[in-house]
Amino acid sequence: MLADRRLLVAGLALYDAVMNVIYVFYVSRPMDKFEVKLDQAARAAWMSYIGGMTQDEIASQLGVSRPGVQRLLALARQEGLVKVHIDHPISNCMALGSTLRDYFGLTYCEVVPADNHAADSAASYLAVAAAERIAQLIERSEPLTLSLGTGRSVRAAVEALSRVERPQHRFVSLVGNVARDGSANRYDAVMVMADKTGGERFLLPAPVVAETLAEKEAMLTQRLFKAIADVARESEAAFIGIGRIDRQATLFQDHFISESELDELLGLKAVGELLGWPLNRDGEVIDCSITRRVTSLPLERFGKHHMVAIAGGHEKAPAILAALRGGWLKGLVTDEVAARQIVEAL
Amino acid sequence: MLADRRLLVAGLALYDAVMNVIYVFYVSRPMDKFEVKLDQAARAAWMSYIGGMTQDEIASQLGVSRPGVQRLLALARQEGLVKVHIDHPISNCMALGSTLRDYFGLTYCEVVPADNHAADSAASYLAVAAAERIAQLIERSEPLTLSLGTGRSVRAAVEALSRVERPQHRFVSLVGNVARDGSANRYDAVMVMADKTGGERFLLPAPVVAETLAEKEAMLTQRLFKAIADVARESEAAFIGIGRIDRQATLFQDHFISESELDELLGLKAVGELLGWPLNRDGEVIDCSITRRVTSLPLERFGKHHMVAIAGGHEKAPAILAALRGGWLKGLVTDEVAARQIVEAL
DNA sequence: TCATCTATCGAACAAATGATCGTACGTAAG
DNA sequence: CTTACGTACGATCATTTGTTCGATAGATGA
Repeated sequence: MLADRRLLVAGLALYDAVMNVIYVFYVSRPMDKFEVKLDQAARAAWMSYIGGMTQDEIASQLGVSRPGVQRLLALARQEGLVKVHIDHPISNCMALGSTLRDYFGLTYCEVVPADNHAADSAASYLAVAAAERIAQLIERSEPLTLSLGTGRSVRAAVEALSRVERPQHRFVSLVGNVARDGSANRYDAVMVMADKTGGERFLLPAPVVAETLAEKEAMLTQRLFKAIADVARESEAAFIGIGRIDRQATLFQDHFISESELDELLGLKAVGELLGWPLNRDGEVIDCSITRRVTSLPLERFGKHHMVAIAGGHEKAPAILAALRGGWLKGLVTDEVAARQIVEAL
Repeated sequence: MLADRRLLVAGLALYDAVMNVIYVFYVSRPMDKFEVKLDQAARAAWMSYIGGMTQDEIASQLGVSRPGVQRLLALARQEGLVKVHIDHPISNCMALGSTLRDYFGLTYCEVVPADNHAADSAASYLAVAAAERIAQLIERSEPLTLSLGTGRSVRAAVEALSRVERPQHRFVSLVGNVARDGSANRYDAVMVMADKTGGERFLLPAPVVAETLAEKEAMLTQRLFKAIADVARESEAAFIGIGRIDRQATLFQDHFISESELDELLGLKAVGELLGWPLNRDGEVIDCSITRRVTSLPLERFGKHHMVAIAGGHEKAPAILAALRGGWLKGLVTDEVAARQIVEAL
């Protein structure tokens, strides 16, 4: 034990002069070569990352060339000697976001931190985050055509936007804003948006789900309807909500579909809805009597568009997952709760 | 004179209260802006350090300019959001550390690598290492009482800590923070600590060394002083510096003792100082006219505490050795230079 | 309400980092 | 002993990062 220590101290004394005789070490104990390197690497990493020294300083300190330090640092990283941790709640969100982005091939995915205590504040985060994204688009002065879906999230996002004078932009709704009873939704997201920017507004004068097939046909052939659909087709990006399919579904609560229709969808294993198109858990549009009467633009149309969904919350997770699986989305703004649930389900 | 001091103490208490109010005010509302910034900073840091993105990519992602990202990253580092850990036992330091630990029966001893040329960067290593240790303690949510000494090392360690909301903790200074001339040290380590955590602060309203024995007696019997001393006694751990006794001694440089007093200590073979208590080379507290006027809590009191010293550097080695020999310490964070010198002196 | 002041932002520049390539040295086979 | 191969090193260049300075917008106070 004591001899051991003596040896160690002697070794330490030697260490400073070691640079030029390293190979002596490794001739006598070849296995130590890599060890010594790793040791050096750790030292270099320490100086660089914690000490904040430049590679030149480290080089002169360690007695190697600057590229040598470069290689040591690369080695240290490659060997996983350097552990970086971001000490902030956002860190989790970022990790979740990039997982989702990579897995589903999204252009971007933003995950906002969810407050477990106050569910409403989480919704507000979502809105602000989405609003920022939208703001980036409408900020520019060249004319822009933007599509908007329905739903509380989209509404909230649009409301979180600040006023900017952009009369050259056009905003078009992808979903009919007429309820069964014929009443129009005065405060559609498109309305708010156009009010805030002074841009043009295009509303789909139709119910989400027509009463009959014939009614739908009549809608689709209307000149006005076609004109608006054309505008929608020109839009560069679309911000839409994702709906659940259950008793609390917006589609049902707002009387766009009847109770029996809801039951029919549930029977067909619908878990979510995009612009009124019901999706099964794999994200495929369910073909049924209801689907055939949906007046929204077909999802396939949006392949080339930048379709961004805004949705969050525990209960929405299955619906979001379905939409992702279907590959309909290019972007997603969600919250930590939903993101975590989705990642765990993968 | 005495009245003067009273006034001062009262003033200090008031000052403290005011600072607390200001702090709370600052935290509750206008901090929102700062919070958002930190969020952004954390995002940027994540993308940069974990995501491996370039600053240009991050800039376009976050919608700010590249220099903006630069500032965010700087903020993240400054606020301690970015924790870098080198996951490799650097053999030298490990060896030195375990030697010291075994020899002096310490609970732990951490030796950070130091470079002989740039002494200031060594101080930074020390700070980070010590900060990690402190962080482990304050991390927990049960109320904690922590003592802090003075000195640059302790200050730096506390500053290297990241912000954590821990209003339930209490921080108390073991050394008076009033200089001879009556001026109070506004940025005591305890202050910084409390600012970072939102915890309670307890400052010893006294000079380290009283002018006269009578003055010391007056201090010790003050209600406020006794109250704070009681809190200190309840603390579970103490992080303190180790002072040298020579022309460069902090105690002398900061006018806590006069030149003649310094000479007296040198004549009595003092080599170091712990909380103001001078030690000879065997670590025994030197009994002299000065010692009798020291207002800090007696070292014997800390027998059961977890007393950890933070000190490094060539010149501090004799003082550290003395403190170790005296058996006052349970833990030590030092640097390679000092550790090697101590090991060689054994 | 206006003037001034300060904090913030982005353009441009300087420094540092990461990557590529040619060279030289050591090793092993012919 | 020579030659061919592989490895590691360091000069050089492109890219990325950090800093400085002037401009701008919002805040503050008269």
